[in-house]
Amino acid sequence: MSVTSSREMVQRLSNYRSVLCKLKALGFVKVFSDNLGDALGISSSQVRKDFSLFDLTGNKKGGYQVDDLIGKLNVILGKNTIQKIIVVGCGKIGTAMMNYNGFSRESIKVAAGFDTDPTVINPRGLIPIYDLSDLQAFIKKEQVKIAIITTPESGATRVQDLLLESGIQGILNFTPVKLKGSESCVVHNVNIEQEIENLFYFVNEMKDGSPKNPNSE
Amino acid sequence: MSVTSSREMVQRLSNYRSVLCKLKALGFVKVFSDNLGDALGISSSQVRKDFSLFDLTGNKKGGYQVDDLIGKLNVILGKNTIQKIIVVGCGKIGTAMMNYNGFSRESIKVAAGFDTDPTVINPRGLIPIYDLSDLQAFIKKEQVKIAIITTPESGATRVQDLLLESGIQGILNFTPVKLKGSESCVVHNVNIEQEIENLFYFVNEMKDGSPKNPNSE
DNA sequence: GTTTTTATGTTATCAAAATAACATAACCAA
DNA sequence: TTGGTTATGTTATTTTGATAACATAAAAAC
Repeated sequence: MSVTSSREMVQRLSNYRSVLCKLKALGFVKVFSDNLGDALGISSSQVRKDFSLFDLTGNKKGGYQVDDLIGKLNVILGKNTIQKIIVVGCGKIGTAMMNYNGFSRESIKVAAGFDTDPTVINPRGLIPIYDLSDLQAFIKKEQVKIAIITTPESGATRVQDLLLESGIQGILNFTPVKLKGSESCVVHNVNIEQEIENLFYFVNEMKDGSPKNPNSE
Repeated sequence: MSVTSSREMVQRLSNYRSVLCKLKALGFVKVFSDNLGDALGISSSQVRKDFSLFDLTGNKKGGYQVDDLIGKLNVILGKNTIQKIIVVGCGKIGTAMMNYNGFSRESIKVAAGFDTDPTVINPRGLIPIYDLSDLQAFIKKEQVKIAIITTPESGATRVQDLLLESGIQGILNFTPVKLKGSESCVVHNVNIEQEIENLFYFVNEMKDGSPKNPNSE
């Protein structure tokens, strides 16, 4: 069961699930590794290999049962329980995260926001916003495991320290500071400036004549 | 000159530049591949290999000149000119992107926003917001190359079609729809729900006893 | 009931990316 | 000037991940 899985692998699992849900909505009952490979732009071997690693079995001729796959993927990805998160830093991006519509459908719930600015603090809001000094107590009381950091750059490392002390196990970091993960905490850095920079590089490279296309994720 | 460079490679180039700028601020004049490797959590061989591919040369003993490296990386990454972008979809996340402070420092400028909702359209704003019907004319007139998509899920593919028709060459997509790149247009998908899902997977995996840590980007 | 077809599950092969190893040139010390 | 040291730049090795190949079992056809 305990599979050593890379980031890319888990992303593929998410993608499989996403495609399967769409197929289910279309009335599909079974699906073949060929179909899924085409949908994700990968080989059917890869699909079968991924599935076999996670004991997602099919039928020697009839392919895979859509419903069955979705169910098993839900368990693997933890989608059968509400995934509670907090947002630290309630500026523009932080607020957008707190009110992001896409979360509810994926059973992700923002339990609270945190900030240092007294004017944005509002413990009685639909999603309460507390002072940063309440962060650690909240995490421990509510047993929060995942946090989004959307503070200004200057606050990022301090907030990470606070989060690690309180036992947070996963961080999604939207600040341009590259935070390092550890044994006890996984970190995903989303650096928006860098994404743009990266795109400009490839655009300029195209212009130079060598339209070498990178994988789009 | 025409190097076939992967996404990861360009990200490393960005990271080198970022660290080098910080070192420069600290007064560093020269730097060794060892230092940079440590800072990015990679081997020094990797650093030297990356540099050699882009003709970033050092001195057989004295390491690399910080100023020189930054200058050359700026050219490679196109940071010596203003990088003009547009934002399509001016909801919460889109608005946050338009007003994102981090862009100016990286010489990225949001030229305009676009939306279908008449109540948010404001062609006289500091950053003008136009109706979606003006999108294609604007791109052609202003020769915009890069766009950020922050529409609701339902609008994503339609907007992509519009963008491709007008000759956009790079897209940063924040909708949960996985957009596909092409020969003429590079796409980077940032799927927030999926990032959270991914983190929960690793957190749950840790709990199961195998704290296999993935690379944090 | 036998044969043929087809898609899985696994093994083998291939490709790419990262690390390690090393030969070389610059610097320093005596 | 000579010998030792050190960090680069390139080549070799290793590791990792993806694809391809194939043997197997189930369904369909006859």
